[in-house]
Amino acid sequence: MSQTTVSRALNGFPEVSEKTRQVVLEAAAKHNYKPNTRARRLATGKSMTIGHLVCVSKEHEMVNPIFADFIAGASARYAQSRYDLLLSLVPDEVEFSSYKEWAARSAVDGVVVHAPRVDEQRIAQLNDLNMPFVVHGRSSNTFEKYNWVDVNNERSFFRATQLLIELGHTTIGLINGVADMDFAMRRAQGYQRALKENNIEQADSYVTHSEMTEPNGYKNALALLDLPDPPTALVTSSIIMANGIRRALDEHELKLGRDVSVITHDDDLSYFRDAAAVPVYTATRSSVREAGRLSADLLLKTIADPGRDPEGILLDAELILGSSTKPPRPR
Amino acid sequence: MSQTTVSRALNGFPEVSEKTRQVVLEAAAKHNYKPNTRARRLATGKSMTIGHLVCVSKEHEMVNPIFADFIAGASARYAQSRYDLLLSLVPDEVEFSSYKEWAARSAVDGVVVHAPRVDEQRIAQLNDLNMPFVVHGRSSNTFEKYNWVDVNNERSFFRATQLLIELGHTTIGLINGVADMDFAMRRAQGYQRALKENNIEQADSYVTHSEMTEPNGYKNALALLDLPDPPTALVTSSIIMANGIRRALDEHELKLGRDVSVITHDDDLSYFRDAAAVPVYTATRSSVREAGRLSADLLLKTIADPGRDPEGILLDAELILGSSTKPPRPR
DNA sequence: TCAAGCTTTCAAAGCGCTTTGGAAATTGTT
DNA sequence: AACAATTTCCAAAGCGCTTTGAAAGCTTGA
Repeated sequence: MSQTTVSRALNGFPEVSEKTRQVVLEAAAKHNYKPNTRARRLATGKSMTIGHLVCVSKEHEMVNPIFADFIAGASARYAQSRYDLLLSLVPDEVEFSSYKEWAARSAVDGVVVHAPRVDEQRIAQLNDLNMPFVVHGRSSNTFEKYNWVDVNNERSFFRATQLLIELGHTTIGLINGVADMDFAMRRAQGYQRALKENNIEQADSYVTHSEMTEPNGYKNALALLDLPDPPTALVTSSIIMANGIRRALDEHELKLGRDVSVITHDDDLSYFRDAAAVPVYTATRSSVREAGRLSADLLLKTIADPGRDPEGILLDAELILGSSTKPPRPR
Repeated sequence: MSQTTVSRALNGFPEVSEKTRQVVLEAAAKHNYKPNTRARRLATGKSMTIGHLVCVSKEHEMVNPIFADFIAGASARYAQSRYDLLLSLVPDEVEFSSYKEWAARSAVDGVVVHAPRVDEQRIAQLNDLNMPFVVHGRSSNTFEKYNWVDVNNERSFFRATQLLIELGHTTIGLINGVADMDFAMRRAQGYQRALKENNIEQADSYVTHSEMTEPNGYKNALALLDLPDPPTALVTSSIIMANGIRRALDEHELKLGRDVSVITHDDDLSYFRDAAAVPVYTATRSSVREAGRLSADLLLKTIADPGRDPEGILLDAELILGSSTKPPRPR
């Protein structure tokens, strides 16, 4: 039997009879034969690989903990279409040159952009390279067309803040992510809009920006609690920071919910899943794993049909009521 | 100029004069030329790729949160040697068939085995496949030779438990990972040995095994605190569970350290780095990122020299004194 | 000046697949 | 039975590199 026939039988071409195909498949199964990836990729001119470039902040060597769950979602989708996932964790300053290298040596068929900034250079650069990509998040200051999957950050933080105001809180802190991250900016906007619409004026000192680690949640919460007029409620961008906040409250002998209300964004991380009947935290919740799945899907569609118009998928975070929000205590 | 010369110039062969090499390098830089990965891999017969298979527990869709930091360490090392990292997150039941598939289609030059169990089939299977690999951790019930990088789990949990006993604790709980994980078993052994050497007898109910999530830390701590003779100290395998434990203490109006002492294993995760002058938790600390670096290093060495004898690298976790351990309160 | 001995360059043969274009086998039609 | 139409198969070319083996260019010594 010729190489051609085998190749066609395995790749599901119609030119081969069903009988022959069965024979081939059986023989392949018997000898555990799988076409050599390297040869196949050279012959087809496709890499069958999606690149994920995750940046490790130089300063704190921090790896964004949501990326594991995001990738878990994406990986499942890639597997379905027999794509491989190429992962690289790099210091942020070499981010773009890594994309360029991947493109030059044609190592990937498409890439996912993680953690876009308000001013995101990579979007225009990838468009220039003509590399299919999808952004997890958006970038406000760009006029480029691009694929993205994002949650409605502005609206969900508006709602969260609004909820606190309706409960009677008038001094509300925001413990946010790094300021030049697009998601952080949008969340801050939603928070500010709620304050404004309710005619609440607050000094800038009620807002902190930092990497979303537990120690930073703790530190920033302490800073806010030490203000002359401490907030009675906090909104935060990460359940990991929320844990730090709880530690700070603890140290001040304050009880979560009763003394200080907290609403957190909840990415539904697998190791922090707040699944109790009454969740610990009132939260704006949106599964980052689902976002991974959707991003992968969108990217594979774009690769399959390069003429496709870029698409944006906006997920709406649910506002989940938990036990961390109560009306403020009378003074 | 011929293809041969260019190839040799770029790959640093001595057969090409320094002058020619410079010309080639400049031209390559100018046109941003990089040899096509696919063609190169076919020609050389190497994949220049390391596979990481991370299993997602079917039951809870849990992704082990330490893997992000581990991979950050490994990725840096791969980049140095121009290797790519192929990542796949799969349900545990297909774990081995994924390795087999990678081998059959020669997609990778080596793999890293994450989260080995006490009875780990994959080690023998990979040896049979003749696939270079390194295990992050060890497997107690195997006589195979293999490369591994592990921390001294037994000893560090022995020391942790011993410390609590020396402080005066006599009722000590263990909130551990899933029982068939090798690391969990070794830690339990260290804990048991300390109890035994100090003639402390305790019912099995003082030990819990579960996936290391925050909610599980909370739940298991509650269960132990509700025992007729509740423990005055806890040892736990994960800083994420420690957060759940703190929440449980909080709910019982118990103060960490003062009322209940806690020692946790601390993988030095980037988003939970307990870097205060006096750390929050007394901990057995060992950087999982460093383990990633060392694993990558060992694997690349093995690939470069296939005749190499398998090696084991045993890291010693430091016992870091924090503020979560105090003598028990007099009743 | 010429042969011997190096250094530098190159043409051609793979690597293990997919794909093309055409030949052989089978089926259907008259 | 003969031919056309269709189905099934195959030989050969090519994917873009690396590597081999040999040729060309350059030095050196007699």
